[in-house]
Amino acid sequence: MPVEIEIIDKYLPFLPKDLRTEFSGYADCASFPKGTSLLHEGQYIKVIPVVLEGLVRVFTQVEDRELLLYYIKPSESCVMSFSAILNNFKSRIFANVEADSLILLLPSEKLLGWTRLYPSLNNQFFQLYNARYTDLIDTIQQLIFNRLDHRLLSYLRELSALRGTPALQIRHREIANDLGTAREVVTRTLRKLENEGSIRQSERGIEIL
Amino acid sequence: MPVEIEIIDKYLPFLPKDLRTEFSGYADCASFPKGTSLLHEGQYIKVIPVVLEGLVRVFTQVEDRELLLYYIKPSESCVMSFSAILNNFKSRIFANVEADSLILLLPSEKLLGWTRLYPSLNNQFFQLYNARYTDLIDTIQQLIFNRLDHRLLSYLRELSALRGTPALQIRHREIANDLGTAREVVTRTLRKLENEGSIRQSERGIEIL
DNA sequence: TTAGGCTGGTGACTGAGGTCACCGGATTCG
DNA sequence: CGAATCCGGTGACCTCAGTCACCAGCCTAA
Repeated sequence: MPVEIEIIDKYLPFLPKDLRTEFSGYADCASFPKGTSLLHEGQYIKVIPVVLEGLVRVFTQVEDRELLLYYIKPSESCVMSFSAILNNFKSRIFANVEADSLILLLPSEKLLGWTRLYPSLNNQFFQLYNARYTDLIDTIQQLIFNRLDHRLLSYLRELSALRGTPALQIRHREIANDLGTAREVVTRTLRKLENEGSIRQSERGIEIL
Repeated sequence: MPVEIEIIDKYLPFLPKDLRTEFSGYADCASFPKGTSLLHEGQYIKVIPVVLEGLVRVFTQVEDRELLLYYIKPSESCVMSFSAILNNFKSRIFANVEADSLILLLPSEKLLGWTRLYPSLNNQFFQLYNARYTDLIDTIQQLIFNRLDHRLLSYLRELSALRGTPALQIRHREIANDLGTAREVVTRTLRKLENEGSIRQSERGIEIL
């Protein structure tokens, strides 16, 4: 039995008891350090990851520019992996471990059967698709609305909420990567936001006001 | 029995026979002329549309600018409606009938039960989410890649395939709307594409070369 | 017949943001 | 210790595309 049932019970208590038992029989569980690549474009998928602890960053890449799409938070899975097993599609996106993470790995060949047998699991995946779908529409709306300063501000807000800290320690370089823009532009826009009184930059990091 | 079983058999033959019978007992079927609004932002949803014939245009709007997200083609449904019944969400997008359409209307309170009973229906919706999801990522990639000429060209290609005609009769105004830009910009970019030899504009319409 | 709408077409201007080159300060590594 | 990095910061420049103003051709309804 590769995974202790206690771990599954602890992190996924909302799943039916017998499904958790199934998980513990067939799933695998592993720790990944920050920076690990979980999913790269064009990859065929054999396991479906479920984040138990930590954070996974999902992004897309075109030429050498990246764009953060969303995060996978604890107890969530990756819909792109799921969709990849549905029709043996190659992935079009990337996923990296953002903070050291504990991740449950479900064998893809079992998962489809489980969604049939356990409506609540099935529902989880629908809800997840749903959430991602609206995330993407959000991103799209921000991209047409353009205004980098707005995008940057809501990016900072989300990150601050996610990390649970008001003062963000983060490189301009990294922000630029997430927003798909250049480092200098981020520096300039941050200064602009600071002049407008939306944020404050100090040695403690970036604070949202 | 509101819908003739023959209609359902004709358009949705890939569904199990008994599900088709269920549909004919509870669903409704109606024709909508071009331009009808099927879904507007903030609406609560009571029926799930399935396009049988015609075409539905799904778009988002921010302030007074629109952006085409994708089309709903025959035998497809609207994932946003589906997701709306999942958690009683208000819709964030719009759907308009693009060409006169025959549409099946499934009562949302029956649909969830059907997805439980009929795995193939369940699968249809997953596939659909999937397709839309990749559509959106596609759109996002095009938006970062920016280059309006590329976006315009692939827009024209898709539309040409969809209408099954090489010469597109379409107003610059309409293209601008779909791409979320201004009419003059479309005119200019079309001219640029023509100069580059990618398209030809004649009285017959826009032809892709 | 004429006025008012729509169509495409164009030039001039502007602004956001991407790019380049470079700087000084801090940190790290050999 | 000195060299190499990495960081934020800045100015100059350029390009794309959004905006404005205006024009001419066409069709239609009064």
